[in-house]
Amino acid sequence: MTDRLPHALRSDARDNRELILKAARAVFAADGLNVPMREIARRAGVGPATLYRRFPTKEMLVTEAFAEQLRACHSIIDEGLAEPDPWHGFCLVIEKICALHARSRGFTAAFMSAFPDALDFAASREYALRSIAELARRAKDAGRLRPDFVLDDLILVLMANSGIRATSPAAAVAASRRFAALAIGAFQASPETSPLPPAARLAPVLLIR
Amino acid sequence: MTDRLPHALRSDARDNRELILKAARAVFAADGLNVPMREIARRAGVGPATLYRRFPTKEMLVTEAFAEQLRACHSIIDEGLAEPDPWHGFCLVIEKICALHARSRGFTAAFMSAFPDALDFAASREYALRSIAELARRAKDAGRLRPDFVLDDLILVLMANSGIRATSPAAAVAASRRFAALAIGAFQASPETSPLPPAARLAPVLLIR
DNA sequence: ACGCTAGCGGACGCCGCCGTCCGGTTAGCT
DNA sequence: AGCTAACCGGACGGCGGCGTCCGCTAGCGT
Repeated sequence: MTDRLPHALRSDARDNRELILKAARAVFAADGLNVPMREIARRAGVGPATLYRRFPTKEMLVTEAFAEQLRACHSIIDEGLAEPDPWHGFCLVIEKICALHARSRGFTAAFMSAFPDALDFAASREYALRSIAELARRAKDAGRLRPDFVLDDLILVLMANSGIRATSPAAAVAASRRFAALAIGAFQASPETSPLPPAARLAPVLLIR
Repeated sequence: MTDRLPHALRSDARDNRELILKAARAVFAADGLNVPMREIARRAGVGPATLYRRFPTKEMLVTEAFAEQLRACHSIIDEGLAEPDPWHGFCLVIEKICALHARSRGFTAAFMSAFPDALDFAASREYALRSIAELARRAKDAGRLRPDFVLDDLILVLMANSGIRATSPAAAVAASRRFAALAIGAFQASPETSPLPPAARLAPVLLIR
């Protein structure tokens, strides 16, 4: 990943860095991205200066914190692509990605955000979307995915999924699972589907305050 | 409505009150509820003190500002109930309510009782949900709505709809329209629907099932 | 063991929002 | 016209988040 080494960190610095990332992951998952930097420092048991020293901007922190989830995202998509039945693969991707996003609130925001320069995220999102487009094409060819599906519909579903809130994380995950099932039902090709209204372009939007 | 009159306002006070409500409606619709009170005062061309004098708490302002939309909401539901074909009425309600919510970002938050105790809103939401439950029951009996639909699914769709963000309001409305159409497709009874995962309880104040 | 320097965190100044007070203004009544 | 009370908005103190500086601590190389 970011293995540029101007010269390696000292041991305590590396420990603190991990503490910060751990705290950030927890709090971003629970409360989204709009948490004060100081709150993360507090939970990490670290002074504000240390946090700012390691991650001068919140964007960098977010990028690092969600690197793992981003990899999980790619795994899910690769799994879907590897599936012999493309429709099955497509469904799997939707289900798993919805679950992933439901589990951590901030991830969707990070994934959807047009960070001015989150090089990793932008590229990753691009790759993910491109892969899913390929999967969708195959599922359409197999006659299982409705022909008027467009990639923006997936973005739509992910955004919508991020709108789901519940009292407990468990309830949110459950709700998200049902939502994914409904979405899959809506995307399934069927003789009785009526035509859809035109799709709207959903350019990346800044969700981070 | 709130026609208690301790003793009527002076003309200039009444004018300012209207200016404030107008500004609040505009800014709440555009930016959601998380705008500084001062920003509303600024846009209304009024001092902060005047704003606080008329609406001591933001909740009061929100309630007043969205009273009209709340009435629109009821009209939509009554229209849906009046429709002879219950499935058609059900679709109409989903489409129109999604559009209404897409047009003003803050309304969904207010409707979902993001605020602790908005007495009017709670009662209104209760009525709305009860009515829609009745409509759903009829649509199920007509064999058009899938039998495993529950009221929480509607909440789910409304929450999801509120997650949709776009660069322009127009794009958001368009996206919301397409989303509503997809949701309707997902709710439609069909021989080939597969069973859904269990529903999750979403709203804390849902007294009816 | 010792020095050197990377690293630490408390403290600081800045800014924007909050809710309130008070001296000046103006609508409305006679 | 003139009085009075309702009303106005600028100004104020408080609070919390922001990003940075600096004197002290402790890891690491010899």
